[in-house]
Amino acid sequence: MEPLQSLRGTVDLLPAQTPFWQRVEAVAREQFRRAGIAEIRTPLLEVTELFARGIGEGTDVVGKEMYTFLDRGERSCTLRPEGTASVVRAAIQHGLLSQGPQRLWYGGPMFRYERPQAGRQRQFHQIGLEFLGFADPRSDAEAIAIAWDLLAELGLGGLALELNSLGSTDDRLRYRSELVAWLEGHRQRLDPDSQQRLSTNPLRILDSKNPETQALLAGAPTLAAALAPESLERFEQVQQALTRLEIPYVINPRLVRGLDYYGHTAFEITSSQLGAQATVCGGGRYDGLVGQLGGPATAAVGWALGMERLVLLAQAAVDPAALQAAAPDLYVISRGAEAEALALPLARRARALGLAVELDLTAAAFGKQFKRADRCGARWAAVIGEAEASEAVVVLKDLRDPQGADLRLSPEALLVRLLA
RNA sequence: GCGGGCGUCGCCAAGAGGUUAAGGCAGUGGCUUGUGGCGCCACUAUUCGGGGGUUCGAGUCCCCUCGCUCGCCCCA
Repeated sequence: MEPLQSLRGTVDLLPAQTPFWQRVEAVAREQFRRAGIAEIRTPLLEVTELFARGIGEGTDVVGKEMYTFLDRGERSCTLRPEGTASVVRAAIQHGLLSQGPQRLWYGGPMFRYERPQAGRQRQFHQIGLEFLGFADPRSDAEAIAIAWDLLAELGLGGLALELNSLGSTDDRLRYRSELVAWLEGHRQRLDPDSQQRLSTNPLRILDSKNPETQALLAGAPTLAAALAPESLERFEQVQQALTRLEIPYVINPRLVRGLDYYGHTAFEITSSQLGAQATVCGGGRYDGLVGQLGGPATAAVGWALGMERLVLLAQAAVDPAALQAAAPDLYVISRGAEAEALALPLARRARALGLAVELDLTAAAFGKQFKRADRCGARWAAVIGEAEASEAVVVLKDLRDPQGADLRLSPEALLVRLLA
């Protein structure tokens, strides 16, 4: 029979990797706790319409990357490709917004049918933050600061914050027609992808990687010039707040988000160490989304971090020795029926007292069991053989001190000693 | 969806048309059924991702296919 394999673009995280994930998750949780941000957990599966309406029909994510299928009740369902739409849906559905502004975070798997690549999987994981009901420019800065500090706490270097303003909906519509009109006049100089996007998502042409397209864009009308004075003023305030927070940033006038719901502030945090998929964190303001999904008009800002990319960086930055699964305190060696019968409850009692205990279940020769005790890095070995079993005692051996004398103790005395 | 690279044991890895496919790590058993970290011995790929072809002969050459990987696209 052919061995079964995990689906393309999905990966198993083996015991050697999970400590890095746990570290990243622990740091994130702590940052959120300090900032008074509550966790929300939403289903992985949603009605397809949520994403079609929330993210935008014209986006690549919705157009060609979703895992969509009909369930047994003929409903069109989709494995979530991102988290924001679900969080907003849940907030509306449960009336969270009528209880005042919400600071929420979420984490978990997302699904996008794409060609796997460094830092990109079909099932990937994000940690995200959503501030619902916050319009002040300081909320943009605070959201960014939380992401920035989280990354700093992980000890990651080589990060850069890029910032832009997409302006209001009106600004964008106005700019969009200006840009399209201008580009139509130079259509033949555009790369094929960009020609395509001229009709589907023209703003995305701005961050095309094609050098000739970029050269052409140097003469094109800019988004910044199309912003209304109020939009510019708002962008200025966000920048001032970041400056006060001493968070370095660079303005990238070509930075555009791929999801339709973003407006005004858009940002990315990128790493120079990640290859082509350099964005570790991306986000921005989405004041229109809640209303678009049927909720009350609500200002909002948020971001998402890519866990795979973060872990890639964390693995390079964190000392693996510090993350090794803790070695057991006690390794229990036993041989012979009576001894084995004593060893089993001894291990459990020690665990109940908070000790990390590994019980050797092999019934192998003492030499083998000792070898394993040593290998696993345990501090102590408890040895029960036939002689000990008949006297109901246990030999306690300090594995770090080969010369030290072994102690013969009752199980109770042994536990007391280990806890001392 | 489109390009490039790669595919030999659980992991790393020799092998460049010619008898039985090195080695290291890990694993298992033994030397040693009562004491470990060292050492020694043994075992662990009828087979080189899969299929077809060329050849007297293929892991080594060709074709197809699958998988992995990097990039484009897209995004976190």
